[in-house]
Amino acid sequence: MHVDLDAFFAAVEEKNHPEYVGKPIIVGADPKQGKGRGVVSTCNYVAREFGVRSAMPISRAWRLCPHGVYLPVNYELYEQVSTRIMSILRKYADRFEQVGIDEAFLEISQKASSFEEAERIAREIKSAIRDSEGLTCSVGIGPNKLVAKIASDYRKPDGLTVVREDSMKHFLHPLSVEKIWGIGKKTKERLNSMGIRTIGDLSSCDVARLRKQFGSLGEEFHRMSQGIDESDVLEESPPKSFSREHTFQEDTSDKSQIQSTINDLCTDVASQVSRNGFLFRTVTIKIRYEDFETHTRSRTLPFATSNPESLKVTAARLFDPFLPENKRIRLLGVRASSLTKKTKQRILEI
DNA sequence: TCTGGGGTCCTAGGACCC
DNA sequence: TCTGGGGTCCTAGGACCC
Repeated sequence: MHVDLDAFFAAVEEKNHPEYVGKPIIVGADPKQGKGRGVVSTCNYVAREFGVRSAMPISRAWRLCPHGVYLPVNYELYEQVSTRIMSILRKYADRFEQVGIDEAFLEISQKASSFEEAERIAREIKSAIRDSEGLTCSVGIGPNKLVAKIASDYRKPDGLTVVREDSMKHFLHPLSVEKIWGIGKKTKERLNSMGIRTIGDLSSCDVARLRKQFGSLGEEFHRMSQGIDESDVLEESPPKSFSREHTFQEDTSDKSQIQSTINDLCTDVASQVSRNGFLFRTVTIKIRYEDFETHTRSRTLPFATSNPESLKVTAARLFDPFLPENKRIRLLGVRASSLTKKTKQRILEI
């Protein structure tokens, strides 16, 4: 089973502000009368009627819907609501896998002996979330994660879609290839140019042709187009990296602003690493110029540390050759990876 | 249209080791 | 003189997800 909370950020805001009900709500960057930088994080269904979508530039949303209610992202609040909902969902699952803040997979093969039983559980989950938080979700039930996820997306909001093994092909074949997890804008375009538009087209395509174009990923696409997915519902796995990045309100070449931003990013990342009890070895910096040209540079240290000074020194060295350009800078980022769990005692190697 | 922020995974090439 | 084969680690970029 896949459970997806409907327009989650916007729905939480709507719940907390009854005066917004019925109005278009757009959660994301500050629109600044159409001059704002950044994107729409989530919008409610009223806003969608105006053509507003997630990930759309906020300036475009402003043009489409100037009278909408624009709100900043209140991540702490959504996190609290999410935590409560996830603990409800967990109770219904043999195994549970949270995906992001607003989605989860539930392995329910033991708790439900049939698809009818699964559907009953889904209805119970939907009313539990409605009763406790006043929010709706869309649920998909299928023979595997792939099909369940596509099914939850099939009817929204407040949907419930059950796809049994015998109707899987019927369900999948007419859908756009983009519905398959891992096929985004670029891959969709490449597939379209090969004459492949629907999942049905993909399934009838020769595997060798897909292999030639996409390598082993092509074989995986072909398997998924048949509804084949062996992946397990996995409980939480440890993080692989911590990062922070910042896009300036206005592109800048001001040295002191750049320096203090790098410093702040490093301080934040180092404290995140420590707070979570990790040490890092690899430092990656990211820089994006005004023309959107983007570079990353990384360096792996011979030792693991959580010292913010080590991060700052390494990051400064990596940034150095990118700073004196005559181009202005749009974004700076810092990432720490190659993480190891900090142990109580570390052995000093001589 | 003018493009956030926090992540994961994959690929390809190169260095290096046995 | 013209160069194997297997493996690991590192780096840069890109696609994708929420």
